[in-house]
Amino acid sequence: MISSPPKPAKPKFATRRRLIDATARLFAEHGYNGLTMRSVAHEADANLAAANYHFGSKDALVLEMLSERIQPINKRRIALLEEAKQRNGKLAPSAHEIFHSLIFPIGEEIARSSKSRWSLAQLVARTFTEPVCFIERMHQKFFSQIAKIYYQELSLAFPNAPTNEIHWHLHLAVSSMLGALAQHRRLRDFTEGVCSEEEVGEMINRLIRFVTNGFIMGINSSSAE
Amino acid sequence: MISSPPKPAKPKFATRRRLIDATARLFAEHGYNGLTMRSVAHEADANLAAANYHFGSKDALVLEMLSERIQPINKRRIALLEEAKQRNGKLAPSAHEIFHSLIFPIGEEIARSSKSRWSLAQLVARTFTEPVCFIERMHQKFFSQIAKIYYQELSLAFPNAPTNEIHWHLHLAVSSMLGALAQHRRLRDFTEGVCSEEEVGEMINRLIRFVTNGFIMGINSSSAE
DNA sequence: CGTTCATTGAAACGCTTGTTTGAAAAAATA
DNA sequence: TATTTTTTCAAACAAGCGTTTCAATGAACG
Repeated sequence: MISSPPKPAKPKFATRRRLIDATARLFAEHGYNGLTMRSVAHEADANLAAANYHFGSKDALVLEMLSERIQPINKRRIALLEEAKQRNGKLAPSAHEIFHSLIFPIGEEIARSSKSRWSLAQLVARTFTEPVCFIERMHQKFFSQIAKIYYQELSLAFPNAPTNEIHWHLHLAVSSMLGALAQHRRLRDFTEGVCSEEEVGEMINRLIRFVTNGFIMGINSSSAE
Repeated sequence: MISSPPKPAKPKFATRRRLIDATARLFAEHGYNGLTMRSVAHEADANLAAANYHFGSKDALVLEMLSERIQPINKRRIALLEEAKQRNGKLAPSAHEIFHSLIFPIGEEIARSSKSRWSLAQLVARTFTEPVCFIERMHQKFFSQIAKIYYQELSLAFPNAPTNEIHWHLHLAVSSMLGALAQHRRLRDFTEGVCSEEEVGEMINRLIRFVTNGFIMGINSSSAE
């Protein structure tokens, strides 16, 4: 034997990390109920008991994964929003700048995660559509604060618009964003091959413009009455 | 004993019907994987074996339910579209009329199903986000034809717009519609009670205007270049 | 080297899942 | 009423689930 030959598939990353990454992929593809501890263990090249050893339970594993994926996006959102505010001096950011700060960070993360590119888009969208109740709780924890911030920012940008109209249109804009993220993988089929889903930036930019237009036109026609 | 007293909870409808309705409610609330044959049987006041007897399998039961719920909506869509075309004579229907015919029938069905009002909205949206592959197949069967028709209609309404732009914006509009349907039950929480989800018509009308505005503005700015 | 601690591994634990069975009941048909 | 067909029912089936157990293994340290 020559000096302990390297094991054929020696894991480069810690088991914990591989488990989280495997969980992210499988959750995005199959949802919470479709994700099994056995499939996670297999995908991560780990033992079945490893996930319970490192995280305690399936719920805790998924929560840890979601927290790790979502928190950076939210931080980036706030950063971009602050950037826009400082760039404009005392002027409130425009609707386009506001929705850019909301949606663009998702595109950045999608582009960063080179492996199975659109997995993250599905993952983000799935956190909103999963029927499992503990995910709803986590979801509220992560997003209710963000929602409040964006409502306030839009109120400053449209000082003449009625309160409930801003709420309604922000709700529609966020829903559209999530729907588009969830449906994006169907773009090619839906358009019979005319449009392809390869370019992350193009899709994100189109989405930003779409919800910005829907928001502005809706708000303007409501405050014109 | 006095002339056979009526059984306390004597089923008024056939078991088959009760099973389908129970399936619809539970599928909307818990998704495909969260729906169990036992929960269906319990909700429908039927025996566990009844569903397999009447439908053969869980998959067949869910497919039957989806077909029954979705087909009427699609027929109504085509009817409304034809109505708009005849009303306009030789002129192509406007974007608003087109998206009205696409979205309004959902509102009609939601209003019709008085019990658990928003269940149908969730159900429609869930057929698009469920990760189970056989649902995707059914989905394609039901919607690819409709998608083609709407693409053609929008091409007539915007003859100067590039092909791929119409595809892109129709995709965004449909995605927004689905996202809004899926997220609607969160409206109250999301807006901290400012907006409530009681009025079906208001939500549907807002949604139609939102996607119409997003579509028109996006198409116009793309063909202006 | 010997000891301690963290991690892995294979097997098993209850439990729930979709589905099947065969007899009982009900309904339909003659 | 007698016979056939359809429908219900309780019980069981194998398979898959999350989780636990405990011995084997690895790494870290004195």
